[in-house]
Amino acid sequence: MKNDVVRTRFAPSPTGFMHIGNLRTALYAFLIAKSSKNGKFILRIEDTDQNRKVEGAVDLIFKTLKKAGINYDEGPDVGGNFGPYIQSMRLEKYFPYALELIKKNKAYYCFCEQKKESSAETEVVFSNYNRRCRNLSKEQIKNLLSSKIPYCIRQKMPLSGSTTFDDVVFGTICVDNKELEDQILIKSDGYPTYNFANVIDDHEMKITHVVRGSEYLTSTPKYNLLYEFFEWEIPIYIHTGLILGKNKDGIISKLSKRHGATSFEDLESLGYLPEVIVNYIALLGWCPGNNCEIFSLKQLIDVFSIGNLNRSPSIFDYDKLNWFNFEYLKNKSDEDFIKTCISQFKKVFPENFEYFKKDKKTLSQNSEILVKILKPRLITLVQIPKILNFLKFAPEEYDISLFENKKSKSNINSSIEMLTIAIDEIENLQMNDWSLENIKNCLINLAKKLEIKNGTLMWPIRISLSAVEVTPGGAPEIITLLGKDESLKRMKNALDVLKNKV
RNA sequence: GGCCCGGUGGUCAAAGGGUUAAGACACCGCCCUUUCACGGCGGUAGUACGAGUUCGAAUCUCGUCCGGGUCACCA
Repeated sequence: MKNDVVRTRFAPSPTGFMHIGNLRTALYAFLIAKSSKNGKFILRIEDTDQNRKVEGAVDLIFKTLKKAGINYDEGPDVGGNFGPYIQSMRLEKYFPYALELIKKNKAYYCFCEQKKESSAETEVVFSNYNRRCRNLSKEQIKNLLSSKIPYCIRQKMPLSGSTTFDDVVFGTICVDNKELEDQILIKSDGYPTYNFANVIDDHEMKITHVVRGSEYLTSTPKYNLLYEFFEWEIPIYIHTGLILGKNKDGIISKLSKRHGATSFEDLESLGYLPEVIVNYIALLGWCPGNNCEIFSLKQLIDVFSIGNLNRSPSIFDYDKLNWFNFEYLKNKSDEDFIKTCISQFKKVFPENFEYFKKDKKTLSQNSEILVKILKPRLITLVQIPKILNFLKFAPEEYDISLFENKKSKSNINSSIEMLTIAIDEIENLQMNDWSLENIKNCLINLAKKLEIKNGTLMWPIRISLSAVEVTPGGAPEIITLLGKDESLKRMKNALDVLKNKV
């Protein structure tokens, strides 16, 4: 084993969404493979539950992993030497193994009916805990088989003793065999259970490191027993702490819908960047040796080590995720920033809004302003329409009290005075002087000339343009973005309203 | 409830017998400032509890308490 190439796998079942706990497991498995020499990362689809088929779910898995940058060396859509990589396509492989176990007296046919839910009667009669099919005679089995009674195949657990296994993260774990149920290997529909197919496929695909969430810790002895029965080499187990969520009552449990978004897709639709999601979840249960927090996937491969994996469960924290998204957005080049936001901008600006100059590479003046006002405050992409909404619609009415502001020494009368002068000043600006710099200088010089605080002049202008207390950017930025006509229109309108009030 | 695992500030976490117990997010304050932010500086807050081992314990042992996971013909 030591000289072998590391082979890890991610084995999701196609549920129609990618739970971030699963995604993190995929990430860790990927990192373990990729941070080793020539390591291979494999994708295998575990779709042995016929009743839970979801249309398009497999494609979603491909798509999500691609977006996250978690590329696999072998998988359904990329091929490999150990295929097929979809369990429903390898059905014929499992049954012979089950028969082998029956021959070795490590498994048995079970003819009990499926346990019905909450029916006291069936509980008693058919509960598998009495293991009534465990010791049927050959004659009985033969008869039952020929009478076509549906059956499943169960693993025959030792009734005494204990099973011990080693986990890289959790250490040595020992469970009494009497705790282990005679779990089903082959269902009555002929499909293998996850518990069985998983072990078979991991062996056939030569998986060296099994990476999964710690919810599998208690069932690992059962898998270990299977490996022993087959006399196969047991893989290295790496169980990771769970991701938990905290709901409003403060109750903590496995991250689920009631905590808000739980899937990669949910998070993305909330405006979080794929690379942010990856970066954040990497740090939920794993820590680099140093104080760095921002990691690209490539950097993660470089610094990842199994030893820094954490046992204890961690709670998913939106505050921290927000910070990551903010940082990533802020650190983008201006051009990338605009490109990333463009689908949101389209909800605010008209079709012909120009984001780039004619060379299609250099940002337009308006884009430069958007970068300037959005970068320092944008947390998620979906905030954009709301933040920029005031640009789209001219104010229909004003809350007069907004013009009063102590800190900038602004009140109704000063606002009337300032707007009157400012309108005059802006009107005299030539259109070829229409740049943020010129407009800003114009206003600041005006304030200087009047011997007043910048705020006394800027405050009423900004309010007249937006009619809201808080805006991204100040008066000069908003004027530049709105253009001369629209700005003057809004300022004049506000001036009229104010005069009528006095 | 049985079994398994975990427990460092509100959250993520470093420290694996010796440090004033790092750092980040969040929160609070101050500065900057044309609003809100950004940025800069500073602050509040933690080893669940009790024994034991040791010159010395967040770190090792035991007990208690708390939290989570698991007990399907789901994966």
